[in-house]
Amino acid sequence: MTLSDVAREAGVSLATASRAINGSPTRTVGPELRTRVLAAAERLRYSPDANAQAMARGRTTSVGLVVHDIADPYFSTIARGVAHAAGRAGLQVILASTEQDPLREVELVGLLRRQRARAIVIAGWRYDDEASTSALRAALDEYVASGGAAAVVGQPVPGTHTVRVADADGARALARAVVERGYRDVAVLGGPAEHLTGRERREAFCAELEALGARVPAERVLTGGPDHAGGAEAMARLLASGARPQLVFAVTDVMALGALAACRAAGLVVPDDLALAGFGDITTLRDVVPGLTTVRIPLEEVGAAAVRLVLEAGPDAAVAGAPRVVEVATEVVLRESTPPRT
Amino acid sequence: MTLSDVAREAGVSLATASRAINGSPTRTVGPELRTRVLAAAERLRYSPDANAQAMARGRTTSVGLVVHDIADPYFSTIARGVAHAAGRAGLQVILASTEQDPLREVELVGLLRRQRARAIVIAGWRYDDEASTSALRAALDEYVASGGAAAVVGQPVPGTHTVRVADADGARALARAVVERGYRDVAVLGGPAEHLTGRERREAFCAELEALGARVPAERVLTGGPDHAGGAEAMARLLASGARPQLVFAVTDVMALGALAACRAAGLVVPDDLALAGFGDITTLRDVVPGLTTVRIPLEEVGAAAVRLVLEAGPDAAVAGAPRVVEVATEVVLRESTPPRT
DNA sequence: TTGTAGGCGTTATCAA
DNA sequence: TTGATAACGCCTACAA
Repeated sequence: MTLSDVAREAGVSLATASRAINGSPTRTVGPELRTRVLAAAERLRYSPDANAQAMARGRTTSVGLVVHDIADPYFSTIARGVAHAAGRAGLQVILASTEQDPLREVELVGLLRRQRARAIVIAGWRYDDEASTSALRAALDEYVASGGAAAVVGQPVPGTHTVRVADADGARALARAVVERGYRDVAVLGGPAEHLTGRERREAFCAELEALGARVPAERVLTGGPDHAGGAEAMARLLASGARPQLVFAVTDVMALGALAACRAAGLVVPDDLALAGFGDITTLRDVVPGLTTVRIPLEEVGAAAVRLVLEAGPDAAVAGAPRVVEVATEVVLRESTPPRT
Repeated sequence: MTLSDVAREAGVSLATASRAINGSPTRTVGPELRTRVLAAAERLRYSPDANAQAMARGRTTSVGLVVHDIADPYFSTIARGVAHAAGRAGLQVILASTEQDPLREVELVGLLRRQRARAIVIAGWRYDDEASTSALRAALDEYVASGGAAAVVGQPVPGTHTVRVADADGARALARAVVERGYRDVAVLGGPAEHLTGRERREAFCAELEALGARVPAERVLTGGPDHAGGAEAMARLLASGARPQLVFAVTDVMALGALAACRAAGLVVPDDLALAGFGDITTLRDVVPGLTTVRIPLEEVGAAAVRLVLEAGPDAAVAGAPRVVEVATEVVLRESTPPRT
C-alpha cells in the first residue's frame, strides 16, 4: 500500500493525499477531501514509508548512539536518557555497539553516516591513542561535513560538541572526602593506561590527595581493564604484592565491584580490612553491600543532554570552530565502604 | 556527494559506478573502471545513502528491538545479544523503549513498520490484558502482512515466532531445589496480577511446591510492580503483615533485589532470618551478597536467538499459521541466599 | 563489460 | 484549494 494507492482509492491526486496525511507546511487540504483520504488510508492500512520520506525531505528521523557495551549499566543508563530524549523529539535511536573495540567506533560512525542519521552520540570511553583518535576525528569530520551533528560524552574530542562530565572535580572532591574521613594510605585502580576518563579521574584524585599531604606512591597505582574483570584482576595483583592500603579507589564503579569481589575472594572484609570507592554511581550500587562510596554522575541526564545538545547546536556550530560544551556536575556519595577512621 | 557525482568524476555511467561500489549479483565491472570509480569515490568522500539503497532494493537493513526499559539489566543483556547477532548479520538495531507502558508497544511496532524494519524483536513483558494484547497482535499482523518478520521473547503471542524461555520448568526445578534444601513455609512475590511471565513462574513454582507437600497459602502470594520498587514494596507488605516465611521467591531478580533491600530496611538478615530466591540471573547478581539463588536464563543467547529466528524464519512461516518456537532452557543456580536448612 | 532508462514512495515546486 | 510533475539517490532489467 503506497500513497498512490490511497490517492486512487480516495479519488484524489497524489499531492493531495500526501498533504492530507503527512501535512504540509504551506498547503492545506479541504475538510471533505481530507476525511476521504484519511478514510482510504485507514481502509488500506496504509503506513507511510519513512525511508521514502527521508529521501524526499532530505533528512531522516534517527539519531545514532555508539556505546562500548549496552549491557554495562553505565552505558545502558546513558542509553535510557538518550532513548527518552530522542523519543520526545520524535526520533528513532539506532544502537551501535563497539563491543569494546575503540577501532570499531570509526566503522560505526561511517555506518551511521550511511544511514544518514541526523545526529550521533558517542558514549564510549576515549583512549589516548593517536591512531584511533585521529581516525575517529576524521570520521566525525566527514560526518559533520555531510550535514550531521555529533556529540561526545565524557572526554572531549576536538571539534565536536561535548557533554563534559566533571570527572576531575568529582575525583578531587572524593579525595578531600576520604582524607577528611581519615584515610592517608591509598591505592588506585586506574583502568588501562590510555583510558582517558580513568586517567583524568586518577590524576585529579592523586593530585588532590597530594595537596592534602597524602601521597599515592607510583607502585600503588595499578592498571587494568575498565571492566569488572579488570578491577578484580588489578585488586588481586595489589593484594598479591602484599600491599594493604587503607583505601582503594577504582576509577569506575564496575571496576570497584570487581575489586570488591577480589577482596572477598582473598578473605578481606570491606570496609574493615580495606575501604573502597568507585566512580559513577551506577544503578547496580543500590543492591551492593556494603554501600559503595562513589562519585555520582547523573547518567540518564547525561544521555538526554547529549541529545539536546546535538539537536540544538546542529553541525554548523562545531564546524565553525566553536563546538559547544555542556558541563555536568558530579557529586560525592559517601557510603559504608569508606567509614570514618578513628 | 551522490553516486552520480562519483560516476561523473570517474567518467563512467551511473550503473557502472553502482556496480563497482556496491557490487551486483549478476554484472561485474572491468578492473580498470573499477579502480577508477573507487578512486573517485574516495576522493569525493562518497558515502552511499542507505535510505536510497533501501528504497531501490525494496528492503532495509535494520531490525527493531522493543524493550520496556533499556536500563534494566534483564533487557539490556538481551539487547546485547540482539545487537551482537544483528551486527554479525550486517544489520542495524533500532532501539525502541516503551518506558514501561504496554500500550506503547503498539505504537512502537507501528513506528518500526514505518521504518520498514526487516524484523522486530519484542522483549517486553506480556500482560494478560485483552485490550493491549489484541492491539499488539493486530499491529504485528499488519507488520507481518506488510512483509516484516516478528519474534517475541518470553510469553508467546499467538501467530508470532517466539523465543520461549523455559520459565515454568525453571520455576518447578527451583521449587524442588528449595524443598530439597528443607524449605516448607514459602511466600511468593508475584509481580502484577496480569504479568504473564510472572504468573507462569509463580503458578509453576506453587504447583510443584504443592506436589511436594509444601503449600503456599493464598495470602502468602503478593503482587507488586515487576521492578525493584515493586519487589521492595511487596516484601514490606509481607513483613508488615507479620508473616515470617522461611523463604520468599520473587519472580524476577530485580524484584528479589528490591525485596532484599526491604529486608535490610526491616532489620532482617538474609538468609539467617529469611531465605530468598529470584529468577533470571541478571549480571547484577555477581555483586550481590549474599549470593542470590535464582534460575538462570541465558539472556544474551535469548536475544541472539530471537534475531536468528526472525531472520531465518521470515514472515511467511508465521503467516502460514506455523510460527516457529525456539525453546531456551533454564537452570537453577543455588547460592547463599537459600542455604540448606538443618 | 558498459550504458540507458525506468522505478522505488514521498515531498515540493509550480500552475491552474 | 487542488493537481501535474520534477526531484531525492540508488538499483536493475534491458539494450548495446
